[in-house]
Amino acid sequence: MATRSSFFLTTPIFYVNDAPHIGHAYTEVAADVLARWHRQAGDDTWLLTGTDEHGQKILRTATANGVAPKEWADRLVESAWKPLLEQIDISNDDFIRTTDARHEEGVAKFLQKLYDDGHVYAGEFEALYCVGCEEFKPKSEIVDGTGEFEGQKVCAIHSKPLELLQEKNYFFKMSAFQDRLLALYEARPDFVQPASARNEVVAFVQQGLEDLSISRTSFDWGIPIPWDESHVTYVWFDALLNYITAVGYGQDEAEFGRRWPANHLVGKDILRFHAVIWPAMLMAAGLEVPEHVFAHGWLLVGGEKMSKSKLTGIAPNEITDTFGSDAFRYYFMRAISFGHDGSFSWEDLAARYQAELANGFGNLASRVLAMNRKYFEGRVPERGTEEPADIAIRELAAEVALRADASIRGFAVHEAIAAIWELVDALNGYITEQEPWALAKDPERRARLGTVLYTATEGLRALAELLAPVIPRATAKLWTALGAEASFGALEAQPIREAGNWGRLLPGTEQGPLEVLFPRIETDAAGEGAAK
RNA sequence: GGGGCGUUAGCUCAGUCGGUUAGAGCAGCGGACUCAUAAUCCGUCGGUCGCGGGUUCAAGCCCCGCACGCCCUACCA
Repeated sequence: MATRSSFFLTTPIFYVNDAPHIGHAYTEVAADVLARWHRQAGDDTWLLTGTDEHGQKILRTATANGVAPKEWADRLVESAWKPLLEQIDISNDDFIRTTDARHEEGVAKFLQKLYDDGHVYAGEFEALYCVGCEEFKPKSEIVDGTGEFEGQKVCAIHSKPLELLQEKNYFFKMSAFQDRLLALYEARPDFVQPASARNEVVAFVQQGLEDLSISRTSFDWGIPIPWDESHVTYVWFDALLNYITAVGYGQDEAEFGRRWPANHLVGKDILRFHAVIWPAMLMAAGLEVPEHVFAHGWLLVGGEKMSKSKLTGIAPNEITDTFGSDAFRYYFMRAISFGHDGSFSWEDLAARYQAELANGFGNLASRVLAMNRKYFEGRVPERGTEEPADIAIRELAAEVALRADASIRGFAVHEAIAAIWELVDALNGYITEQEPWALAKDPERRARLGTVLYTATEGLRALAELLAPVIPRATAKLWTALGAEASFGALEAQPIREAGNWGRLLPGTEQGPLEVLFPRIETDAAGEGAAK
């Protein structure tokens, strides 16, 4: 039997009708960095993402565009969502669509089980309905009327009075799980992370849970309720189930047992669905609850939540076209404390690109390889006796590798990168202090020159391995240039938890040319972006 | 109304269990160096830790109150 530990990570599935923006990309990148790290560490990793395609809104836009909803979804998946993943180098292992047969069958099985076990009952759903919107309105879109509608409740969009209507719905007895949920949060304090998110969830559940309406009859674009096909499944109930239908629920028990339970990465706006409703659903079905639910923060632009309507919405390609996908990935993972809201600005992006990627890491690779070329005919230098400065670098590499791994296990991506960057900075300082260019002028200090450059080159090797999950393109180029590809094979196959082990590069190995990893970008490029 | 989170240097943020002169990066200023992407390295300037009380030998951290900001208060995916 395999003893590798399983790491199953999910992102929310995209609602196909949305336009991709950097908020979607941010979640995907975070998930991808975590997944790549675990995969490179040898964990049995599975990264799942996909699309949510049912619901009235999609039916409407499809109809408005004169096509069937499935065809509409097909188009959006191919033209918008899969390209987004490619644009930022997401290494997902699967892509599930809620219109996949495996999903629809799994949802039907799950519903039937809950129904058979008595967790679902038929009831009356009563709510305020807007004729203009042709739908029941959530509280957030109901306001007090003014003028002629004084004293009445009106629709926030149409400002017309709402009607109190009733509809037969099936309900999930979520209220029955209140105590078990509270016990879960109590027993596993890190079930919901970070702690601020956990507090919100606990407070919410303590207020008391109501049962959840899980079916609709007013439209038919959804998964039919198995025992009553005049109803379709409520979209959220449908969507959440993707996390198990994608890994064999009800179809492939071996695969399901291997993957489940998952770690869920979500935006804090959809935390409740994942930390309350979803675990309750799983409990009802007799399945294990997720391992962790981690809520990340929002991207703030000018101090406000990014939004299309305020013209602060940014498409990922606006950034990747200028700075590249590695820079996109690095910037959002490094600059934002994962789990908190974070400020985005073009100025900060451009500054960090230049200072950290170009001048810090890129230039480090460039100067070390240039000296190997100049002083050692483009080969890995011969290593001599170590001096304290060399030992300090070796020990730092081992230490940051350890710390970075611990941070990643705790979802602290920013912390992991900060730790690794200590090695980047230390290597730049080390080279300046050791002055290999001065050693090169004295034939008697040839052995020392070799040790210094070997140490610096090994440092690059460790950095390539440690940064591969974050900036896969640049590190792949570096890996090849180091001559490591020829010796050890693909970078992604290097065990990341051993990246700090010293002395792997073999002296004499031929190295290759290295193109500039992060070319300098004219400062007005950032200004141009900001003006868009 | 009830609840959560936040407020630390010009900017973006760390700050663990209360424990020495509150830290980093960027920006600014001064210097060193030349292997490198005019890059790197060193030094330096910079803070009433939102405000007011309290507990304590000791508070950025704990308690109370206040101000400001963001968020949650169930079916928008």
